[in-house]
Amino acid sequence: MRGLQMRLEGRRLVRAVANRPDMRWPLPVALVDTLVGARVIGFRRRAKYILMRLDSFWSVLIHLGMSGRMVIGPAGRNAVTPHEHLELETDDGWRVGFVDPRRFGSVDLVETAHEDAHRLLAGIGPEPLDDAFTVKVLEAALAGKRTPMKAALLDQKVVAGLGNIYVSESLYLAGISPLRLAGTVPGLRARRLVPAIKATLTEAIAAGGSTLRDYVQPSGELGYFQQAWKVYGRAGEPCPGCPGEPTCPGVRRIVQSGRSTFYCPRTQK
DNA sequence: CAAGAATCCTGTCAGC
DNA sequence: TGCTGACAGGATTCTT
Repeated sequence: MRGLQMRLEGRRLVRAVANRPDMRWPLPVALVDTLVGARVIGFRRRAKYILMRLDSFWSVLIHLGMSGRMVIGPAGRNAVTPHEHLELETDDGWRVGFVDPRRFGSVDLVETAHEDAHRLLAGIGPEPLDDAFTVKVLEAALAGKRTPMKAALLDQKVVAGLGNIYVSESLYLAGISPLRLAGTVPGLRARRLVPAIKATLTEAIAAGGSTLRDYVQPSGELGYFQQAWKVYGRAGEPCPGCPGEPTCPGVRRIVQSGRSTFYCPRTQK
């Protein structure tokens, strides 16, 4: 969102082209007409959605799905991939493309005054970096739940914006087993989990932000935060919390509701 | 009602 | 080199 913001905020859109309407949900018929001629007046993020506000009382709601990315470059160049489903061009000569090979992403229009009433945003849980996301709030959301913690944190109604990677990372940092039933977490563990989630996301955003600051590479390489992963994708490696610990079994990979989970069986209970 | 499975789609990578 | 199958950062919808 910040990458888009610095290129688009304050600019007028002089061109918009929808190359493929069949995303996760069909692009709204009025999308191109709404975009062309509009000025971008601001950005907001909610959960994993980007909201781009126009001066016409409309906001553009963007979700990147699993494979989506925004590419930014000088205007006049052709699409860099056949998967650039939406193209925008600014009045100061920049071009922004929405690239999404798997097309799990989506773009929709919503009235700015009623953004949070959009069906995709209604019912989503608290923003993890808000002060309103407290131990008390998390405990209330987990109370009585019989799902494993992995599934509970992936549930956007419990807390907004955690994906598969950050769930593993947050649980590792908090010393909580991904297998533990959510209803048993309130108490000591919830008190550790809230700061663990905040720290994980803050660090990831800082790492991502550092490459977005000079973005432009249309390759869209994201390589940044991977360096900082403690357990995700590290099956078999000794986990960072157990240096020299002879009983450390190393990071283990399991599958929970069809998704990979990585954790340390020794430190996460 | 809640929880797990199936589903959408394409690219990449390991193994043969 | 080329083929096949497994798997991938998400989230809704269907089934149990």
